[in-house]
Amino acid sequence: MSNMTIKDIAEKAGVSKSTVSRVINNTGYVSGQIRERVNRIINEYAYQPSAIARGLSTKDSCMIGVVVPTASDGFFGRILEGISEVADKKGYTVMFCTTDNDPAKEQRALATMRGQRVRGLLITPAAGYLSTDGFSKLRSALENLGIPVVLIDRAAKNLNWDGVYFDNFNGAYIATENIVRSGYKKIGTITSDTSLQLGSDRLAGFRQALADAGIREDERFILTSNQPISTQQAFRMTCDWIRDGRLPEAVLLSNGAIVNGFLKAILAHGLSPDRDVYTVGFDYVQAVDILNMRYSYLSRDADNMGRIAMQMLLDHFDQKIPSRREYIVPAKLIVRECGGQQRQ
Amino acid sequence: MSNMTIKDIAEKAGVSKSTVSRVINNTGYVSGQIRERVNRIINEYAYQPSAIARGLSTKDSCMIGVVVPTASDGFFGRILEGISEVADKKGYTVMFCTTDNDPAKEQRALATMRGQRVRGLLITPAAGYLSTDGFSKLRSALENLGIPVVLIDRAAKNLNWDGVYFDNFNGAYIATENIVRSGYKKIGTITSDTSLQLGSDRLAGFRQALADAGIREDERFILTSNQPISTQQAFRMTCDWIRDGRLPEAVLLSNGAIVNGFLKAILAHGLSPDRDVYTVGFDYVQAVDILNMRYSYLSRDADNMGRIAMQMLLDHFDQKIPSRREYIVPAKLIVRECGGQQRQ
DNA sequence: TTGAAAGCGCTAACAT
DNA sequence: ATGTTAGCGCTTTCAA
Repeated sequence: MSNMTIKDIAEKAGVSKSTVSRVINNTGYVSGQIRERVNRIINEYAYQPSAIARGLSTKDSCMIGVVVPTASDGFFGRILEGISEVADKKGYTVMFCTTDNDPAKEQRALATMRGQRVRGLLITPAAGYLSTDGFSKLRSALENLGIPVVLIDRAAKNLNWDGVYFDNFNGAYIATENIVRSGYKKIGTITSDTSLQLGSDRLAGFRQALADAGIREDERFILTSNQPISTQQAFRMTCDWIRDGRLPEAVLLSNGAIVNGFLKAILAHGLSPDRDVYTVGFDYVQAVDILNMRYSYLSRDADNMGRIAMQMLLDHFDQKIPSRREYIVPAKLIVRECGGQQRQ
Repeated sequence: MSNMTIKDIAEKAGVSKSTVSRVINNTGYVSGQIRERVNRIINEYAYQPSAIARGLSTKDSCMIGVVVPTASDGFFGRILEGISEVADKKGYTVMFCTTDNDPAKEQRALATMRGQRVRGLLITPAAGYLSTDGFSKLRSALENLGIPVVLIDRAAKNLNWDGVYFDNFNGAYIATENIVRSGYKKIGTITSDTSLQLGSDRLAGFRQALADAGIREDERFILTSNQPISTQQAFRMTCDWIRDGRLPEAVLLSNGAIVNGFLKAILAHGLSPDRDVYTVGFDYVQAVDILNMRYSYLSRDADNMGRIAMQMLLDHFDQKIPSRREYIVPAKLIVRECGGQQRQ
């Protein structure tokens, strides 16, 4: 038989459904003898209780929802990995949806999650919410869920839910500080997504560090966009810097794609990524290992962010105290000297 | 009220549950007037039917299961992305589990999927199944599911399910052929995971192409492992080649990690990735763009593999004919000349 | 220690 | 065109 029910098992074992239910869930009293008999039947027929029926009955789906912009991006993939790891361990199964950074798809994803009666939600909001009113739709959709929500990576103003974020401001700050202390004066940056909290924080951290060091900003060294900046665009921007003869002595680059474009331009002009410029960026990129070059970076341990987020959700399930916590993953600068050891 | 039920809506609208059900599902007859009234109530209370209850009743969960080794790997992330895309579009929601290439975790994942009564399963088997008997456990677990299954990327002998695979043999073959035609004689390879079908196919394709070209194999140029080869290991292997003065004129590298290690070694020895060796590999790696180097590669369009796999599942749902199809994604070699255009 | 019965929120005959 | 009823496969009182 393809899918046995609890009733089938009960009959084969000559007991009632309740009894079978008890042995399955290890609840209530049931004699050792019967327990054994039932278990034998269960194994014999490889019976697997329907989580759906159980969910309907207990009003607990034991599912959690994960809504992220994309899975193909390494960062979110690793977050998903971390979430999945602790969810599995705790007996929750994860429902997965992708938004493509599209608010409309996000709304649909949330409706799906609501329909599935997930017990909690982990979400990285679709981009572009800093000012628009699409943002208030997210807020009310989240509120309508009526379940614990943990935001991941992208904070949105006035969104009063738990969250785990990277400390972007301080990350940019200590990175810039490191540059300053290394003795550089002509310091530049290419920072993208300034329309996201994440982006504006990075830019702000950079500026604050310069200010605190008493270094006057040179606007020609500060390239920003409120949109994502592609590798290709970063390449061009850097080429312009070089062509105009004003490549900064050191740069802070706000993500891996930008680092790649920057390095491409450096190499294309026959410059040395070790001697001609000091590169500091957000996120590790494979190329620096291959080039065996000097590179300092802020590593956003994504797996761990996922694990922490899931853990926060679990905490919510346990103590039903409605809390409002933010976990800010502390920024740590990893300094990779020229010829430094390989990141495994 | 947090979660309304169909009964609540029915009462507010002054109709029966059946009627509400009819308007929700757009089935059967219902007068325009009543339909409108019900819809008003539904919207007013933002009622979202329970997919769980519906699933129980219709015996269709509208869920599909995805079981992959990891999400943090870019390849599987993109596969997941592709799956997710068409699943969303067709109204299926995806349950996600990770196996970490561990057969035990895989078994647990399958049990979970069975419990959730997913309608179909997309799976990349945990590694190491070519010979072991853990393999037969997979087979029976899959059979016990009693639902359509589509294998992704990793074929396993005697596993009689639909599948979408990359044409690894021909990929390696045409890649090697390309090398031969380019006039190289001393041709080497670093091939990992030969214990997987995927790995042994790549090695076989390489050998066949050499044989067909009448080039005798030089075993010193052929480095293989039945395990994954890390970037670090590939680096060492290449260093050994160089140190011993027998770096091949051209190489076929079986994945991105190996390419990275190889390039690192080339650069570390002051060699030119353009002039001193012709590199051909499986998968694109970012570094070749940065280095703006000559590189030919077999691109395994992962998003598309995911989409195709999901589509095969859907086909199964429609025509309940138990078929057995294999979709072999044709291999295509992308030749990237030195200074070639950037892959966007 | 076990069983009977009601109910979870929906759908789907079957009546009307 | 709409309502009634009987499940779907479980859990959980409540009795026995």
